[in-house]
Amino acid sequence: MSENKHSGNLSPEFALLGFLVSGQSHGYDLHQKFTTELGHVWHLSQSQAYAILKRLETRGDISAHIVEQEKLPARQVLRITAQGRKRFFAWLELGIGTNARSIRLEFLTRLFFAQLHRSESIPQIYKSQMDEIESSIGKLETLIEHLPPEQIFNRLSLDLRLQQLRLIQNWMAEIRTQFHISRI
Amino acid sequence: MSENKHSGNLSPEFALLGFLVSGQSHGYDLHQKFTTELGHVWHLSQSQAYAILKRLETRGDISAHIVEQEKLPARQVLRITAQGRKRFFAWLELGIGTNARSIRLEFLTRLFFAQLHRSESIPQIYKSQMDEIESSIGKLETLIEHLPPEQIFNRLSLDLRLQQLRLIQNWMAEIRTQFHISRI
DNA sequence: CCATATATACTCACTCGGTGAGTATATATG
DNA sequence: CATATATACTCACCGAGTGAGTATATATGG
Repeated sequence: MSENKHSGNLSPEFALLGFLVSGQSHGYDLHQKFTTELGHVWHLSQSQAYAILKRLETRGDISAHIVEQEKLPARQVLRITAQGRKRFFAWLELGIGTNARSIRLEFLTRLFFAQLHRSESIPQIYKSQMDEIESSIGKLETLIEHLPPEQIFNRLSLDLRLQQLRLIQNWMAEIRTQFHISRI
Repeated sequence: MSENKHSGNLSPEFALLGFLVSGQSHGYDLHQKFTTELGHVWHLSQSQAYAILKRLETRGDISAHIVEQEKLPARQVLRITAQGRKRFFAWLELGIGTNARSIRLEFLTRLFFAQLHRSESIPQIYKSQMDEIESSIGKLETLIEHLPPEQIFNRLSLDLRLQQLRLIQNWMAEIRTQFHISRI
């Protein structure tokens, strides 16, 4: 009905996990990587990055061990666990957002990591996202149809969301050609 | 740079305040009104509504007093204070979001309450929103221009945002004709 | 006529999102 | 020699959001 829902698939979390798939790292470095590679896709403050990493650790998706350094402050070196790896690849192929914003954010992030770690599954990821968008469009259309005509503001909101989804469809079609994704 | 920022102008708060401008009410009723009138613009759970109202009270934007009822549980009847009224009308004319989502949400909400409480200021509200969008488009365009070409994912994200802003421009032009808003 | 659903009215405990400032040290720059 | 910048992380705080619980009254259906 709305967008303010928690999806449970917030992906700055998975993005951090995704960087750790490439090998061990630490908070500062992960935040740097994130910002340069995806800084215009998501925003992630440093303290928020550390907060997410702490959560991932308590959940058992990553493990930490302290490495003392001669001169600079000690690092907490982080490694992804088997469980974390499993969760990450599950998200990569299943995690789908429903609204305009999360499609842009999550889809791009998934595409980024798919290219890095599993380029063979790009067509699959692309297709399931596209299917999801089409089904959302369908749902919105019927919702709008059945909306009482006096609800002008609700209607305006839904209208714009519908138009945004169609825009995203075209934007994704563009991506298909850019990434040479074959139809499946 | 990103959208995840706190704007400080979160408007479910101001929407609740806006309903109280019409006269005193209580949590349950406000949530009902909100849901039927703006339920497809924003989503607001009942508990969240109460949480916001509590905050508004501690801030001094509304005042509460308990009214016992014969049979049903007691109500906390809420009234907007002079300060709250001031804050609300300031938001109505100044509160402007910068990204696609907040434009849709906040602009529609402002339009809704402007129609209810201050229809004469609609052209002003419309114009400042439109100006804001145009300036955002300008900023995005230069950002994209100066983005190093290897940053494909950042570029894709910014491209989509730009297209979304242009879409919103058209959607707003539609609204102008629907609401007979004169150019100023 | 009794069970169940729905409406009224609100509370609580919890997790997550997000910021801003602070701490401490090392190296580079003018 | 002072200052800025990079490294590396912590902390306190507030706001967003949910889900379930509490308590009572009326309407509805078999």
